[in-house]
Amino acid sequence: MRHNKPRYRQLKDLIIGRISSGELKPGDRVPSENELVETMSVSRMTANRALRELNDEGYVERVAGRGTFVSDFRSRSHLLEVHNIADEIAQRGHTHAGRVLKQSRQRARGEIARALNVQQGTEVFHLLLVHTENEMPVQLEDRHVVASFAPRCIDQDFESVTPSAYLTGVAPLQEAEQIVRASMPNAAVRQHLHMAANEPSLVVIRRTWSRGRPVTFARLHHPGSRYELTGHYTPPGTPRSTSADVVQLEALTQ
Amino acid sequence: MRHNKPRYRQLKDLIIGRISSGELKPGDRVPSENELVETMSVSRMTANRALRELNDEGYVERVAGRGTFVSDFRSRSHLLEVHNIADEIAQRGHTHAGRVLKQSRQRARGEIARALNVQQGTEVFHLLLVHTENEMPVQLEDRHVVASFAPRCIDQDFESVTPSAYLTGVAPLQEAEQIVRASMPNAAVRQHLHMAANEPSLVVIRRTWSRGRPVTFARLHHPGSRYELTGHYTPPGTPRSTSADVVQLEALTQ
DNA sequence: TGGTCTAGCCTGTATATACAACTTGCCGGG
DNA sequence: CCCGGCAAGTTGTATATACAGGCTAGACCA
Repeated sequence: MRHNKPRYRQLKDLIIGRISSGELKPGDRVPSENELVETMSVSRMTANRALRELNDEGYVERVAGRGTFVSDFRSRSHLLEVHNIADEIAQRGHTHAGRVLKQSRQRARGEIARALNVQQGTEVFHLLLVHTENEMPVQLEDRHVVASFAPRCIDQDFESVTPSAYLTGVAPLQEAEQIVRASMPNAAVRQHLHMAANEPSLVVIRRTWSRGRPVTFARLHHPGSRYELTGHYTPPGTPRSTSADVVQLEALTQ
Repeated sequence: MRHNKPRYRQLKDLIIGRISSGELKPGDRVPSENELVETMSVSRMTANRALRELNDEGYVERVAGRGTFVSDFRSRSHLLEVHNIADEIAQRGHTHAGRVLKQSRQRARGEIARALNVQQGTEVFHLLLVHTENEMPVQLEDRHVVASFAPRCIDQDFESVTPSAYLTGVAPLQEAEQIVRASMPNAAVRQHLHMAANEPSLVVIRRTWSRGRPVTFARLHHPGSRYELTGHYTPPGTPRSTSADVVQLEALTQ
């Protein structure tokens, strides 16, 4: 008799399911180890393993003495390496602003329908906005969102809450795909981003999934001279180098 | 008496230490749970937790019935999101070739010394090579390596083994930093990569650390029209979408 | 009323024990 | 000589138990 899945795995899947379905929202309390012992008929060590691994994977946060709580999407998104530009700018101590150029309801056609894996003609929202850092444009966000995931998208004020932040609130991210390219911008992009004549743009194309289906498809254009992607990786449990070593390089001019 | 660290943590650090120091090499057998029980005076569950977490973190691989073995650097580097261009090309079923343009011994100056965090005048190797995919150049690799980490670097044949693969063999990666930019290439870069007049390049600047010290500093130039970075993330334990969904986007023309 | 302190819950860790399933090598029977 | 099968070692999982330490609400005392 094969056990399809070990019990700690079943517990994890159960809780991930409740989070994905929206039954458990960020900040909500997850059943404690002892509650799982009683309701699920497992030993405490098994419940502990399930919750501990969910913690390691970023789904929940645990506080000794208080309990286990569903993670804020904010803190989970770093796992997805999907950064919210507003946070990124704020972290540098600069001021972010977003200006909405377009916010309309459309029917998906051609490449948009294919990218979002929906039927031609399915309702989607189209957003176009410019993000500025200290008044200087740094990103042109051209985004399509499947309407059924975010019915209120058309009323939303995206100048105060970025689309990225809004979306992580309404649809828990489960999967992300990202493509990075260097290309010459067309005239419209160049103008929106105040780019010089011969300046290339760094384009990030991103799709995210929730509940197994694509939610949004975004093209993020950045001026090559004012924006770069940075990543730093340390394996868990390794003493990391001093931050001075890291910062140093950022001043290099290439 | 405060326990500085829990025992499973001490075990993990002990084994990570043996791997970092080179005492345990890829493929070597790590002490089994029962051996750790006897030599380290811990219970089997504690040894199990240590080895299981090392497995989750990619340090070792475990096979029921056989034992626990140090991971190949190859399989660990995906954790670092550091890709070897030769593998990347091979995975697409194309043929890779590398041509060495320069392979010399130098003394580190200015920005190179700063990036590698060494004294001015420290001995480094300078490598310059072009990587081609099906005879078409796709990457110009401009790399500096701290000589003390790779004394034989000057004799190495980098047309058969890429510098990246060679380095992961001699110095276990512990940390990586990456910056991605779009910029206009200078004449030399443009010529080496057979780029069109107005074509931007995608530049990846990468530093890696081993044993707490920077090992190498590389600038990787790619033609914007023939190269892009892709990333796909699925949280552990989530059923991932069909690969068809993923591949689809790669054909988009933007 | 206000401050203190404890009981009760929570997570974090550690141990001893048990059984299942997998792998390998060895031994013995054909 | 070959092959089957068993024994020993390994990982994977599950349980019961124990103690330490963090947190909070409510009881209790001044």
